[in-house]
Amino acid sequence: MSEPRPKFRREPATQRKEALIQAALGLIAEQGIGGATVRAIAQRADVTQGLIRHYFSSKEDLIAAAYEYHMDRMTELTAAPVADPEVTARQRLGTFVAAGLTSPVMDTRSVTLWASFISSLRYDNNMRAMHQRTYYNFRNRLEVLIADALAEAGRPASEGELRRMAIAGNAVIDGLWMEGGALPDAFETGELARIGLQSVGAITGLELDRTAVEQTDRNLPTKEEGEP
Amino acid sequence: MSEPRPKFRREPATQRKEALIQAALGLIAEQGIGGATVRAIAQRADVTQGLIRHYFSSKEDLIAAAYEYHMDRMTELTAAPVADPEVTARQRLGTFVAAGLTSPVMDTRSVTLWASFISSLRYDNNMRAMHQRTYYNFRNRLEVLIADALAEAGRPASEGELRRMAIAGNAVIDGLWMEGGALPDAFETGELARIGLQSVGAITGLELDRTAVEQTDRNLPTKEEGEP
DNA sequence: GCTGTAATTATACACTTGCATAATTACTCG
DNA sequence: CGAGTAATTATGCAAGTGTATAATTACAGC
Repeated sequence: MSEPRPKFRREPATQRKEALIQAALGLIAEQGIGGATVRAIAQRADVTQGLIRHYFSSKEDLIAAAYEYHMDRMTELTAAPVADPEVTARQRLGTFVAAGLTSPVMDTRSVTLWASFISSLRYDNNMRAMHQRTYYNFRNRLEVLIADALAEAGRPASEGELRRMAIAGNAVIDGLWMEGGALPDAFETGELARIGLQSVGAITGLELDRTAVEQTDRNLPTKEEGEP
Repeated sequence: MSEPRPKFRREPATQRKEALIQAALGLIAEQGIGGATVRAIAQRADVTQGLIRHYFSSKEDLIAAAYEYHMDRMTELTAAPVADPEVTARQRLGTFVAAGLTSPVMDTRSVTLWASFISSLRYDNNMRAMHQRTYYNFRNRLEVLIADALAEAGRPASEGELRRMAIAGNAVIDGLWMEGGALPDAFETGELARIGLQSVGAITGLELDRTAVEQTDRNLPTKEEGEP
């Protein structure tokens, strides 16, 4: 009668793993960590639940992999626009700051995801180790950019000063990123990126305002709203 | 024979509610949102699970109440040391910043709790409304302090500038607070408070360094560790 | 084409979840 | 002291949880 259509397809391991990770991330973002049940993840990845255990030793394992995936992708997205070596060190720093405070890095989904993972730091050593890694990865990149920009301006900074500036700059970016993701309607388009540039500028003593906003200011939803 | 010892005690409603909230907060902090089951909460509050439904219309309701409780208590703890009107506006600002970056406001438990709640912003309107309220509550307090300090220094700022400074200052505090709570061993005692003062100082153009650290520098665990 | 093997599905299980409902019990007020 | 009432406990339930195990089935290599 009808040709015997295969009931399922065998996919390469990396592809299946990624599909499962994406499904988990989507569910966590939309419904919180509690929404990411094995059955829901499997359904969203178009697969039966048994397969999860075939690729990950446990559900916890899958969640950890998803966290790593998400965080690495975010630092990568922030750092990518900085690749161009033709450009001033000051401009590279500005681009980095602005990229971290603009879509797609700064959005509700990313912030929600990140918060879900942070909340497990207290009781999950694996997650804590991963957080530490991704945190230093981001901060060290920022520190290098600051060091270069300061050297370029003829005012090289000491190790301690660099550390302090990197910690503070990272905090501003993180804080603004969170606020923008948590309350997307509370700020005008590009406002947080501008504030980020001014603030990191003030902290480092560099003029960053007019370096990079224009390049990354597009593709944010156009919303403005006064606060109560 | 033995005197008939009562099998339970009737407690005032507010007390029982608070006990349940505390139990929920403890569980969320220690085991994440998933650890806060009705049974676990009840057990921790020395009560049977039915009582939860007697005081809260649902578990979700209790969790929301716990969030409100926690956030209000944290802003209160940050704002309390500022009450003294004898003191310079600049000093009050410094005290505020330092208090938010010192124990007990800045600690792993608080950060973990906060993250658990933030992660539900995407799908829970109630939580989102509450987050908005607590966010503006904190930021507006900061804005007033900045405005006063600037006026005192003879450099009053425009509405727009104040808004920007408050957003940025709030971001620094939040960002440092988070980092300190997430990786408590990565910073020296008082380091983050110092960085916070310098940063908010740089953002507002005020000298805050030597204003308030000494007063709030105590009671942090003494740990230092270099980063990888 | 056949076959071995690993990917995938199917099924089952023991346990936990939030909530509803009924049965107790402590305390208040007369 | 005796009853009424609301706080509290006790019990039950249907649905959902993660995981283990067995049964299928697609596909690569001969």
